[in-house]
Amino acid sequence: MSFLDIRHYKYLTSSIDRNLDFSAFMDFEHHYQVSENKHEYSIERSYFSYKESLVENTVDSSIQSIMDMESKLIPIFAQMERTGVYVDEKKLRDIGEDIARESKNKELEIYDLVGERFNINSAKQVQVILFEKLGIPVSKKIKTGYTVDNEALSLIGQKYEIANIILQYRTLEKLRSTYIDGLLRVINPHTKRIHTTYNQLGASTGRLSSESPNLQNIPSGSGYPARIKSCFCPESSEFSFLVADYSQVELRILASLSGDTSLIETFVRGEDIHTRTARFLFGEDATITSELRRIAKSVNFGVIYGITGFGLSKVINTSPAEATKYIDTFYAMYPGVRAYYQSILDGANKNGYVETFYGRRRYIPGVRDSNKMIRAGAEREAINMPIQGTAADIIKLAMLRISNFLKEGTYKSRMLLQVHDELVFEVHESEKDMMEKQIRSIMEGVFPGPLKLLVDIHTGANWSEAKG
DNA sequence: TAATTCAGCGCGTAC
DNA sequence: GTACGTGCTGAATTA
Repeated sequence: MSFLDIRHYKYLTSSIDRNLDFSAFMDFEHHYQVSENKHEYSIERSYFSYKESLVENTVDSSIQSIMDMESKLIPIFAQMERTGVYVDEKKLRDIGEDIARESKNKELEIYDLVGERFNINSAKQVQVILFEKLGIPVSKKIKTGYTVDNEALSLIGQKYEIANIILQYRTLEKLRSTYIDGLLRVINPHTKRIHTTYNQLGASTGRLSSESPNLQNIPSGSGYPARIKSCFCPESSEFSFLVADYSQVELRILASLSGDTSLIETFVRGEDIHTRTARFLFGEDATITSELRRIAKSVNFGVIYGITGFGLSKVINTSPAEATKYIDTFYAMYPGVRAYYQSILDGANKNGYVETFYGRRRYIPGVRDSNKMIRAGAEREAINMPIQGTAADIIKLAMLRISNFLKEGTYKSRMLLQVHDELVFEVHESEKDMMEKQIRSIMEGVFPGPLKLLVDIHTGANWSEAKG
């Protein structure tokens, strides 16, 4: 059985808007109105996709393997959606009550400090309270007045305690509304499991996206986030959770694709990459404190994301000039990366698209735009895609191979979730050790670059424990 | 006129 | 850089 989606062909070979469902796509691309009848609709969908696959000239042979992979992945994602993931509903409710209690206290504390009640969830009302009633100096202007976002409140919080409490309240409300109430709403009453929808065309880099609910942005960390993640668990005590994630996958891919000797050497020696960058930025003899390492880590990530000095300055809380200096130093210390990035931009200019190691393309029409701002934005998109997209290709290939492996053995263990560089499984106790070995071997074996990819695997009674 | 729906926006979570 | 979800707000639509 082979599965096809006509949109894959167009999205992988042109720059048309990815944000279209099948019906909108057919209207836009072929001026064809699909049937409202479900049965006819599915026939139309199959027919047009199959027809498209037969027209060889529409498909550049260089992206045939990506097309083939996406086709084979369709039933795998479908299976994962159908399987879903079990959630301990009672436990989640209990955590929700704890959060609600703490949140209520913060709320009352805020009213007390301000001397009146207002809706703290309303950015507009917070603006009025802080900047008009309390007369606190304003910062950045936005369409609706002055921003009260995290950055602004953190700054204000240095002088006015009220801002800190609003931040704490916001964090709690975010957890409660999105991750407690939001998840409780989507637990399937029949299966008691959460069944997300994976969007195979979700991101322009080739990444998956997940919606209804989005299981790819469940909070991580200690405290409430860990407690929330611990609600995701096997349904039966005969199973454990197994989490396998690629270690530093994007930086390792960057090392392989750029061939930068300094980056490769750092990884080969097993050195801490963020500390290494920190010494480049702050001097070989500097004592690398956790703060300096944190800055270096942000620089490393920023470079992968094609971030600007301005963007980086927000993350590490310095001036744009200082942040730009860090980025420049990074390129000076890893010259292979600079050359590699330049070759990406040259390719984008020449071809109008950039591509991953496996030939997945992203069209970048903006690189030839007359507007300088648009060109700069397009260049960041171009830089970002080959790294992030290659990582996406790698984990998709691994999923394909793991799925085939699981099918052949008629095992009880199942693949449940994908979170960009991480795969989550529920594994039967009798298969646990063997699964760990096989999954690692498959995942680490996908990418042939000069630098080996490493996979961390942990098991535990739930998602939180198995994160290691 | 009141209630409901919708779209845009600000914000925050993940990798 | 790439996503998605929630709540608020004001406008558009419906009853």
